[in-house]
Amino acid sequence: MAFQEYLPFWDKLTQEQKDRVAQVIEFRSVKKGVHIHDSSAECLGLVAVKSGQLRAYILSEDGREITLSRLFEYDVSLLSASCVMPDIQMNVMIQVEKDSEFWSIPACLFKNLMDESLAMSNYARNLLGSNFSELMWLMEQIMWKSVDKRLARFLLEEARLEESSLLKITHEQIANHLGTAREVVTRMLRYFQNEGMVKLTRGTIEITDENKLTTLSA
Amino acid sequence: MAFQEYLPFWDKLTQEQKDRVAQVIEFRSVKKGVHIHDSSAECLGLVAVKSGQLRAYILSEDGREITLSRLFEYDVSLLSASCVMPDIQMNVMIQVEKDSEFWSIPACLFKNLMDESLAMSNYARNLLGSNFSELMWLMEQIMWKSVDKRLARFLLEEARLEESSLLKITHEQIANHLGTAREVVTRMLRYFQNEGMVKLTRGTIEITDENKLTTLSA
DNA sequence: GTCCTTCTGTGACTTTCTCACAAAGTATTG
DNA sequence: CAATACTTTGTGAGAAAGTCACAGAAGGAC
Repeated sequence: MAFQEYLPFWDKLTQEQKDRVAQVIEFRSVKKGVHIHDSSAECLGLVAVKSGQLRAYILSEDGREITLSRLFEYDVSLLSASCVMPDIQMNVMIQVEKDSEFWSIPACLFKNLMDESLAMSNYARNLLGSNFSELMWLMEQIMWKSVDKRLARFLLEEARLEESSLLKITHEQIANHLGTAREVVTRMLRYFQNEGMVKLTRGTIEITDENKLTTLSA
Repeated sequence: MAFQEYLPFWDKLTQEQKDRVAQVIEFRSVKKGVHIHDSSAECLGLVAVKSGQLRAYILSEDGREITLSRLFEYDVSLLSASCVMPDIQMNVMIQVEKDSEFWSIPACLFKNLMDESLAMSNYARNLLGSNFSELMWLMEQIMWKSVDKRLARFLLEEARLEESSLLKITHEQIANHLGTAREVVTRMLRYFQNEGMVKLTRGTIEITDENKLTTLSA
């Protein structure tokens, strides 16, 4: 699949615009675990995922994390395009969760193009809108949901993604997704296990009672 | 001032488009304290403030609030345009903090126009981007800053807005801005007072040591 | 004044976070 | 294989923040 397939506005661009995109678009193939720092210097801009799995997150000064969104095959995101956002400089980071291939269009070029092309501007607007909605949803989760509910939901979601009830993930990784402390995750998982909802071993969590977990997560 | 002054893309619209906007744009004059529920039925869409002060916030099921952003003269916002956002329906509410006058363009029309006009689409994109940045900033505050720092910052900001170190505001209102509990605000203000940073009376807070408060807020 | 409402104060308890450190499991290395 | 290093998990103690229940204080209405 070529990158054009990932950019629905492609057909609406002029030849000259297509050339410009083709010239700067960058294809990257990155191994699991790599952290791509979205410094203002090397701003990823628009990211379109060809394969694999990425994670956008923010980092506090003292090293705590929270996942903003996760990107899968065919996903396109502007989260890493802080340049597109006015004023405030956000430090959104991208981590590669599974070996991934993706394209990126530097924010500066992307911005220029958007100012010219209606199709592209509309596309970007929708993308931004959807990123915005997701952030809002996350905000509501953080504000109004207790951590045990969020943890239960995360486990279920993770099982859905992996298509397996046996999750290979550490407590620390979960804590970083949820923006909480590792100890909190450990204690809650221990409680979940006592209640028969999961079975824990080092580095894995097996969901043994999906229904009970679902009930708890509501 | 007419509404055209608030919409920088106005000159770029066709006469037909201008007519459509003029036909549906709504001017409202609302007294302090009114809550405008942004139900999907009566969606405000784009809001442009002519005078006064508004507040966008979200509400939890059990009645807790947190302020997402505050709107002043000349501010334009898409926060209340949940229709513009795909998928998820957010319940952003708007409260009138001071007697206000504003225009609103229903989201549905606005959306149609954006799909046609590059200038408008770009404008909306920038607006969304800026709303996004602000939300991100708030998120970081909530996640990584302790409540006492956020409270101190809020008091200073409020004093700046009111151009006075004597604030007329209740603990409950502050709690609703910050998304915390009233008791927490009360206890912290009490501590601030013991430290000589503020002087409290029923319904008012006087900032007596701005520097100390600034230091604390950092 | 008395009544009523709103606002503030406080104690007791729960949840979540922080810090410090121990123990168990896995990998590495000679 | 044994010794060592590192990662992951477990746990106690205490702080920060949120919840619940209720009391008292301040101010307006009559």
